[in-house]
Amino acid sequence: MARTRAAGHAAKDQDIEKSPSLVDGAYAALKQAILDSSFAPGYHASEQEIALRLGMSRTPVHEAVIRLQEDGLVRVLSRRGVLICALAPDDVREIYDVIVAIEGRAAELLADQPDAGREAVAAALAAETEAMSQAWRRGDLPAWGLADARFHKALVERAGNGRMTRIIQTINDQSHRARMLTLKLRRELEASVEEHRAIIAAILEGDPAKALARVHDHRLRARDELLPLLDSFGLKHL
Amino acid sequence: MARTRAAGHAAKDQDIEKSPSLVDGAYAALKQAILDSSFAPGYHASEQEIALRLGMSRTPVHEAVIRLQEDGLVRVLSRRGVLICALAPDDVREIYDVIVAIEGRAAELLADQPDAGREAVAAALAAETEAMSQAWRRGDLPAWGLADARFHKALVERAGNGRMTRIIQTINDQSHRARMLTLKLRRELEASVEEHRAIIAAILEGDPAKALARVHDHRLRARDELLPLLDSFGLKHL
DNA sequence: TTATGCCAACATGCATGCAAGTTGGCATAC
DNA sequence: GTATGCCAACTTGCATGCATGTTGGCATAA
Repeated sequence: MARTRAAGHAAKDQDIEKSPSLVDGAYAALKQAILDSSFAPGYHASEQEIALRLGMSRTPVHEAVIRLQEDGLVRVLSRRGVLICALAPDDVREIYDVIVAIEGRAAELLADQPDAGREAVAAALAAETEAMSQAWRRGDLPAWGLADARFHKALVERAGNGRMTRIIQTINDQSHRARMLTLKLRRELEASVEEHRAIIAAILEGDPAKALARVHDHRLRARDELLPLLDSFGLKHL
Repeated sequence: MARTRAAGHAAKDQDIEKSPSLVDGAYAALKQAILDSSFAPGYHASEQEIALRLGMSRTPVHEAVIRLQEDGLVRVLSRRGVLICALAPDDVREIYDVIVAIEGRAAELLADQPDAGREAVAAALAAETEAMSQAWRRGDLPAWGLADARFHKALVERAGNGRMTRIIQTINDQSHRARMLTLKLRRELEASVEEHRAIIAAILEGDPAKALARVHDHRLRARDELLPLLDSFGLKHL
């Protein structure tokens, strides 16, 4: 998903379609497997074995693994196989700071647009927030999680900064398992909806400082609820 | 330079030393060549040729190029060679937003420490700022640039977030050429020193919001001076 | 029982060969 | 002179072989 295109470059130049390569396939398959815990963290795999399982030779697997390492999802131990990365509480702290930084700046940028732009953004974000609210009333946790993800994705993407989008994407992949795990444990779904509305309001008002502050509040509260939860679970890593 | 270690993971786990591989060598050499413009942007190289020049086979070069692509420094055109990425004004805009986001959050974190930590950070930052001031008085532009780089590097590194450090490092690599070019054109060196002092003061006061604001001011002013400069040079890319 | 050391199995690093896609230029037709 | 089409040269994608580093277990000795 969206990982087909190359890295840099602010769009614009003609998108040369990349024919699907085995490397891309391996990258996607491995990432998927890691995200849905088919490869549990701490698992010690070998490129040979992965290659066999995916029906290709070691080369494309090796290259895919390099990319996954760059993404922080695995670690290549020279001549000792690849290790699926676990997430320590300290990683979660780091990840939240990155999110706060990037989403905060995105919110500032969004609140700094002309009226028409702000209204369009606010409408899009409000739609996702409404979906969250409804999912909450239905008690539909997965739907709530998806709508929440869409809200935050839109928040960053609408800022129109490809690098920020990419950073958030990478960070989201890293923290995917944590989100899945904690979705079931969270009590503050209602608070999230309210905070989202506050963010939207600040954007609509065209008040960058307030938008930034509301994003900070939202993410830091969520983090401060999440970390003790992980601790109480005795999870030193996940 | 600090690119030897793997990606993720908040330090802590024992550092298994990686024996230097040809891939690492190729990565470092290529990056260096790109940063100092031995490979000019837009240059169309072939892996074969690079391999020959570095005295190794295509394989390690290919893998190094993958990493450079992940860093946004080159683009691999399938079966048509590798393209050294240029920087468009829009890229510069994106880059500054990322810097503002990350450095801003770093400054907040620094200002949120207990007294001792803040004072240590402030002292370190003040030392670099003093070096800038002296370099300015001597008219020593390169020294000014190095001290400025050290200031901003310390600002982020002292926040103790490996992911933020890595993001800034990547972004710095991407914008290296722009910095080198514009160092000669800048007039506002004195203003930078003053703004650095304001950032330090806010951190020392323990006022996160103010520290964030001062970083914003500093970077956005610099950006707004830089962009017209690039435009007036008629540089559509560099 | 415990400690030591050797070794076979195994993992990746790297080189190289072959397959397939892309390009630029030359020959040809008009 | 201009347009068309074909082909040779070139480039990467991928498979595979060999070299080398790592490991866990078994045999051996204390």
